[in-house]
Amino acid sequence: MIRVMIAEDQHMLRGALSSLIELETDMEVLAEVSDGDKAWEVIEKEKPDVCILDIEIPVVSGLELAEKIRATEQSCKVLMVTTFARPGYLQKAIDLEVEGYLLKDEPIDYLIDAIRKVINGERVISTDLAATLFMKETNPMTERETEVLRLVKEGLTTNQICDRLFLTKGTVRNYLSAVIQKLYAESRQQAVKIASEKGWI
Amino acid sequence: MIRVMIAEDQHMLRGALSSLIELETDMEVLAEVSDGDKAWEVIEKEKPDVCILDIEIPVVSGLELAEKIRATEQSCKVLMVTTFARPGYLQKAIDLEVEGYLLKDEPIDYLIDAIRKVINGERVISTDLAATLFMKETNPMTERETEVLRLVKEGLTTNQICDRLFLTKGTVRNYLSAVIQKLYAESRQQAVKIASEKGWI
DNA sequence: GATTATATATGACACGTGTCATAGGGTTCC
DNA sequence: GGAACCCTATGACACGTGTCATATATAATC
Repeated sequence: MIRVMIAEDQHMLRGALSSLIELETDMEVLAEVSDGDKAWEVIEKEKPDVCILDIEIPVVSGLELAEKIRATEQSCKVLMVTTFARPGYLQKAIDLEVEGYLLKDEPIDYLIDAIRKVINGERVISTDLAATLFMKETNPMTERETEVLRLVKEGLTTNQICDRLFLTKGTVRNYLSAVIQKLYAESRQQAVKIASEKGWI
Repeated sequence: MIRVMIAEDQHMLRGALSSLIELETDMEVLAEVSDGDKAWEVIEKEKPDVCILDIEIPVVSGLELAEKIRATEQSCKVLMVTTFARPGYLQKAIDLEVEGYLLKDEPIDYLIDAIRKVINGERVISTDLAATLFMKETNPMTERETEVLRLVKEGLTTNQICDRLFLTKGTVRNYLSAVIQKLYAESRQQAVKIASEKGWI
């Protein structure tokens, strides 16, 4: 019997997945939770064989949870599930060496199948995503530029950034000017968006 | 037998809902589609009793589809389903007099139940949403201000807006200044966000 | 008829933003 | 010793943005 835990914040999907997995004769759903904190409790107490983790769950995200699972050497296999094909998420998941990474745009049969595969020690990834791994671009920004853009993402203004990094106003603006050009953006906001999607900040 | 159509672009959820509805003895799923165009074809040909429409589906949105259904006096009941509790969406759905409006954050049982209720001529709305209807705020912007903000949302700059509306630069900026204050925003972008969520633009 | 709200406009001020030219330090590597 | 990068900085220019004071005309309302 494969013991599964589901961490997904959208109630309707969570319930539906749970019901359908229960219908499989070789699987059972140990618990279904709506946030990362509760998920962690279940993982520690119940030691599920497979965790299905949505990336965008409250309190502790699926990626942070996967990191924690790896750090504490839990035996459970991790299957990430998400709506968006963000290269950033995918990259982090791969760095964490999770067993599977699926899009919610796949049929459920694919998920059920994936559960059995990861139990067998196989790796699973949505076909759409496999392609993006080959087309992976490298971050054209320097370290400092990346750092500055990260602060813009946090909502800081030019002045707040130069206070934080002990730089002058002009330097910060120069960095951002360079970033905007390197990313073919038209404004800092757009640059943040582009870099986020690529997983660079 | 209640004949149901499901229009939902997220494959996993669509399939799951479909399977679970099929398990009910008094319901059958006529078709499950991923966009508004296909949904319309099914509605015209198959005349389902109930349409479950996600608001955010490609090509033709769930709201546009509901409008079309009303305009052509199709007999089918409409159940809107969405992720977000945007008052704007809700307001439009109510204006269209749809039979039900549920959040994906509800359990599936609630959805199944809702299908039976709308068939019986009842109205269904998520409890969370019913509350927001009472707290509905009125748009503090004048017509002209709303119009200008709508153009900002489309991505136009001040200059493009004054060309479009045959106004001077100063006037447009005055309007936006007023809008920003009325909505307690800190920039035009934030004003767009606030007004969108309230359903004013 | 006076008041109030709206649509429109102008001019001015302060700031934020993006770009450019330029320049002095520091690594790293051929 | 250069060449090629990176980090840092300055000063200047052009534009965009938000605010304010002020003004006129029109329409609605009391």
